[in-house]
Amino acid sequence: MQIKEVIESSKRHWQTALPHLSIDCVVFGFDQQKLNVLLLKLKDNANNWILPGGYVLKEEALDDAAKRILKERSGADKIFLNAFSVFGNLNRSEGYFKEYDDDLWHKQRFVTIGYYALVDHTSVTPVIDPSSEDCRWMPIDELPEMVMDHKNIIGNALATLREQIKYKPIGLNLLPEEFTMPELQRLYEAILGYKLNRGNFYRRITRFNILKKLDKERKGGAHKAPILYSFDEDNYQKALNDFSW
Amino acid sequence: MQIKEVIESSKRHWQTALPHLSIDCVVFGFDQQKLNVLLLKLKDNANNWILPGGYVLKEEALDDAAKRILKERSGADKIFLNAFSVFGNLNRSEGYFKEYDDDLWHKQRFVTIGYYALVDHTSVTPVIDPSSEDCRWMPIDELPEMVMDHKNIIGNALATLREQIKYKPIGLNLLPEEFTMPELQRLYEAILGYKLNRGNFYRRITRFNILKKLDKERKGGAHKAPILYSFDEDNYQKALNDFSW
DNA sequence: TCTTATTGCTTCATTATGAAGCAATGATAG
DNA sequence: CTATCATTGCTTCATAATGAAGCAATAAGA
Repeated sequence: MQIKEVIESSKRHWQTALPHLSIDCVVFGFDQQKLNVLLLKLKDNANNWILPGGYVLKEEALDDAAKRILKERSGADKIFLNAFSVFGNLNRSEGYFKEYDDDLWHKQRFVTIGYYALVDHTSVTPVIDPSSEDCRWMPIDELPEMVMDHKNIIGNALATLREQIKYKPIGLNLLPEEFTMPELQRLYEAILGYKLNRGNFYRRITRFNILKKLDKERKGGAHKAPILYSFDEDNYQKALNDFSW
Repeated sequence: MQIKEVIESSKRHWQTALPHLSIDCVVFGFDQQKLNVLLLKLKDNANNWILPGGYVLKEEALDDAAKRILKERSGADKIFLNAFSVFGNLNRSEGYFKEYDDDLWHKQRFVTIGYYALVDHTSVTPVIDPSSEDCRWMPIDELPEMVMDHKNIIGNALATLREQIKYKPIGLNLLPEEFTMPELQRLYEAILGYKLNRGNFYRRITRFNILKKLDKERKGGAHKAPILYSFDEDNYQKALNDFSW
């Protein structure tokens, strides 16, 4: 079974994009509970999910390509994007298009640039494009079956994020404008995959000096109202660039 | 002036390699004093130096390509290699081949994968291949004029190395089998670009537990003979993989 | 044999971290 | 309208890591 849309897009790609090079985006979002990634399911691809991805136009910078791809999928515009690795093994896509002719674009040997993106989960609306059947957030600890090495790419992105979080602040792009200390802690725990001591987290984050305490609280919860914070973006950037030994 | 060799190699590359994709290697070596990179000068390229680089064969994994390229240049075989970034801006090579026809391989738009390599300076003999005029070690703080964005690539590689060194051991690939504590410290200082306190360095490295103290000293120096060490490779690997918050 | 620079390793003060706890608070149940 | 409860803000205490400095040992050269 050869799907007409796939063949059509193949023709388009050969004319407009750099061959053998693709981009896959691991989009992280946080929903107060868990760390999620944005996944989609192609119409022709049984039960397997894929990362949002695409190709690099012949006259397009890599970062621009990644931004474009993400905007198409998520509608989101101002997104924190970072190329974290390259996946260049052979036969990455072997088997997935075996019913098609050899000159099918998607059947070529591809080197994929892995980007990860950090987005505020609440400001993204997953977009289901014509060739997709579904597009949604999936928690990183319950990933579905995925195509090719996409699960590995996610694992790699997560590992990168976990390294970052050790010595750099995180959250600016993952949390809404205003948030509470427990929310920030839950984000850290979701990324790291384990619980942190509350008092020590409070002390450490406070000393980082990246938070502005707002003069209001989040009322309506079941218990004591937590104080709202926002990031001090100047100090946040400074902390991103600092390092010490 | 169009150089025949360049045109010949262009034809070869179109047949054998993935178009639009190249690899550049930042090879770091340490010579007891300074951190160096391996650079070469092409015959046709005036006074500009370049990073050793090459192309990815159509049926070749990325890491294999990088290994092959490095082996050709340095003769070295067992080398620590790591892809650290991708450089995909437009017009990276603009101007360098402007006298050639547009179908010249080297004139295409290239996305470059940046690898950095750590080698024992003493075990590498720079190889001057037919298209090169020179190939040598250059100290990172006195780099010559370089082609395209190659200086930026080196800066990027160095930044990556400096991040690594903060929380992971380094030296296994940069130092000879046996070395002294002051030598290791000088390596750290060369990478970081500033001096470290001697006693604290000693204490920290010792606590890392990655060194085996050998039962001999380096005699012949001008002063007290320093003890020789080698790396405990098991613990070294463990330290590479560990992390904590 | 005395001087010198260097090395191995320790000491002391300061700071960061892990573990635990106390008082305040806001919603809810009685 | 008060008692209960989980949660929060923030602190305390013990322990570990770090920065700065110093002391004794030592190999080479004067």
